[in-house]
Amino acid sequence: MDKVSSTNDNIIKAALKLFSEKGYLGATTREISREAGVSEVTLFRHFPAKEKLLEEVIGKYSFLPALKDLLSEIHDLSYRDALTLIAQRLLDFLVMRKDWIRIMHAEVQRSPESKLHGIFHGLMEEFFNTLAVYFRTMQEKGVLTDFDPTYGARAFHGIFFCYFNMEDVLRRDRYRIADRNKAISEFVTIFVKGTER
Amino acid sequence: MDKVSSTNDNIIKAALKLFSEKGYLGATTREISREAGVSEVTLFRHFPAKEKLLEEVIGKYSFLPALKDLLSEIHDLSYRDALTLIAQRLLDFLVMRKDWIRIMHAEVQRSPESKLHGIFHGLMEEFFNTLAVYFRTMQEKGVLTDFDPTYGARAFHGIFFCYFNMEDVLRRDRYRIADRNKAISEFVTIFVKGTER
Amino acid sequence: MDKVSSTNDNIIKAALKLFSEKGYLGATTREISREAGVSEVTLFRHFPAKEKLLEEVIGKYSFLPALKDLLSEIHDLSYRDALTLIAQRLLDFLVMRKDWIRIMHAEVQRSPESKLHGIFHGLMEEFFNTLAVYFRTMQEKGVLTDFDPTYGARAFHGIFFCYFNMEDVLRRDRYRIADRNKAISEFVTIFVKGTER
Amino acid sequence: MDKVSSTNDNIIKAALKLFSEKGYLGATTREISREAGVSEVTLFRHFPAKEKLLEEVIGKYSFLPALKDLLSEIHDLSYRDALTLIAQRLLDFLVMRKDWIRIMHAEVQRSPESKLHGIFHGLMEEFFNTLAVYFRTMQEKGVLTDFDPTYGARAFHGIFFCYFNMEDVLRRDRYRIADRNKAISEFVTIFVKGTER
DNA sequence: CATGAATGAGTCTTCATTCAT
DNA sequence: AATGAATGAAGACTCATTCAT
Repeated sequence: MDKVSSTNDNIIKAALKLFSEKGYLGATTREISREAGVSEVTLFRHFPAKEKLLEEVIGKYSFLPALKDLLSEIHDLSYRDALTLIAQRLLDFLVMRKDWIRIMHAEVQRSPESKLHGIFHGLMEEFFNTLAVYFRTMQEKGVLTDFDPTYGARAFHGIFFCYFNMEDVLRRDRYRIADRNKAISEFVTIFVKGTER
Repeated sequence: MDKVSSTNDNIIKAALKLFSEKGYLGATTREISREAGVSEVTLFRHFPAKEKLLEEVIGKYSFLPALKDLLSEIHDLSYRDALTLIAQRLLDFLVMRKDWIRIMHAEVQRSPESKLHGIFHGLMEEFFNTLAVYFRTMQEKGVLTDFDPTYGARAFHGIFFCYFNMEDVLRRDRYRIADRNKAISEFVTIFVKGTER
Repeated sequence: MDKVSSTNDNIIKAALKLFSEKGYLGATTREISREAGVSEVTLFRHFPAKEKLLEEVIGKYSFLPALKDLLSEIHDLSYRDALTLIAQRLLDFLVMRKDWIRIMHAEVQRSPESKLHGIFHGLMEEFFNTLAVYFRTMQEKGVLTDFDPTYGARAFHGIFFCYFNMEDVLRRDRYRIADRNKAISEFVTIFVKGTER
Repeated sequence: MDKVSSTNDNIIKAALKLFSEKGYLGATTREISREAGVSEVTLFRHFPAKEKLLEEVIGKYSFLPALKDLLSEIHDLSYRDALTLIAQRLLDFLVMRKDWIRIMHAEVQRSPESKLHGIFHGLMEEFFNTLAVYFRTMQEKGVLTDFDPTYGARAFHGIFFCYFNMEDVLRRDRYRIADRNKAISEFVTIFVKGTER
């Protein structure tokens, strides 16, 4: 990576971190530039305004590619194993993209008319649809009851997203893998039993 | 209500509204005072600093009382009806306290070391426990399987909280009662089937 | 004068001085506020932006009222005495409004699309017309040759304006009343002889 | 012309244009370098500071040589024809050096202690003297009355300079040759009649 | 108790200028 | 000689907060 794109990247990473820690308004361009190890002016040569930097940061990451891969992986698994894998990957993603997600949620609330809103809406919609397609397939195979697949997807997502969110917000450092497996197992058990024919 | 406490109240209400719309940093004391119909200085006579105003706003509302009442109401209902009622009340609360919730979530993220963190933690813990106690009772009655009641509570909460959150964030105005009953019914169906013996 | 309008006035006076000395861009809001003896923020509470302050400063002064008065004063004077009085008053005005004029000229050049352009254009047009009316009257009385009165007005103005401008720019402090009377006399002599029948 | 001096020239021309359009402070080195088609650093290699670039630009042009030539041309012309030619040449010069003149005037006002002041002073003084010499010669020939030749020169200059300035500032593009000849004729008529014996 | 006027500290942003290649 | 990248200093402007009435 050449110097330019490395500087660019450093700034985006610093912004990702600080936006997620302090919110868009709470993070100053001065802090961000220092965290990135460059001068404030350099930040502004790379991104013409703070707002554009936010857009860049948000545009940089998505979890849809990972999800597509996932669907091909679970074809041969049992329903329970499939859901377990999906849950694991979802939590992996949420943990990995923790900062990005925090920014997304905070800023979508703060300025509902912004571009972020559209991005966020699209992302969620696509996630729900993808999961719903899986549920419908399984219903057609006769494995599942005929609940509404979209609501199923939202319930599944809600359970894990709130779990992640709570752990992230409340325990922050004490996040442990053991807890996590227990949680996945408990949640999946309920969900499988609740949807299986 | 005398003039003093009415002014006080107006300020808190204005702050609640603006904090929830624009975040703590995004809402200026000037705006808040104007929304409350008083001068900026008056705001500062009532609350010595913006931070204190936030604390006051947050401390003002909780949903625990409503929950306690609820538990006595559902004794005689069937499991399904009980969950439906709980879900309805939870969503009612979330919608009614929408602003408060938004602030809580945003600010807990933004400043993890603040008092809000403790408040939020306690609130959630108590909510989960209360629900868990109900589940445990039902397990002891032999109605439910022996899932971990705390995780059950979290799953239940997660489903409805994320549903509310998504509706709130994405559709904002198009929030309709029909959708809501459909959602409650679908979610409860899955959850009941997933936890009943 | 109450405190508010005195502060307001101080700021305008300070701006007038500094804009005229250093130009619009050269004078900083910080300097202006210090010159006015107030904080920078106070300046911005009184004038929402530097640009508005400029407009206020420019809008504050004009020389048309003085000119109207003048025309009634010269009715009974000889042509030469009338021109001498007009020249004196014009120079008085130019000297008194020195700062204002400097700003006007500089800023009309710098941003031709601004409001100032219209103001300036109107002012000059009116000045020329008023003087032309006087010349036409005198032509009708048979006192003057039939030169184009508008061009006569512009010639008269040009002579004295450039004189003022040169003295102002080049000698600044050495401006003396003796020089001035000599100049007026010389210029008027040429102009009278050049236009009298 | 080699590459170096062409680059040098491009920069000076770009600076001339932008300084005259936006003033010294309003024109940024970035803009100037782009207008010149070189990088900003190149500009600074050629001129060690913005201030030096201004001096270079100003030093580049003068109208005295043209004036000297002129004086030899008018020997055989009538007084009226001579003044007409001088006026034409003066306006030609002013129009051609429009940018230069604008900068000169603006900057002499803005920073009275600078070198420009001296340059400007010298230039004007020499112009006035040259013209005054012509008037004195004509007085000695008995063609003109015995007005003070220096003031005559200033009156003549003032009339045409203000005419040019007003046209330049106010009509900018609508500058037409017909108007100009009318103006020259009117002004010269008055001036000739005003100074001829 | 309530307020209009005032402010120091800080915001984002732009400037002329230098460094490394 | 020429440049893309980088910067310290300074710009206009806004913030939460205090003073005098």
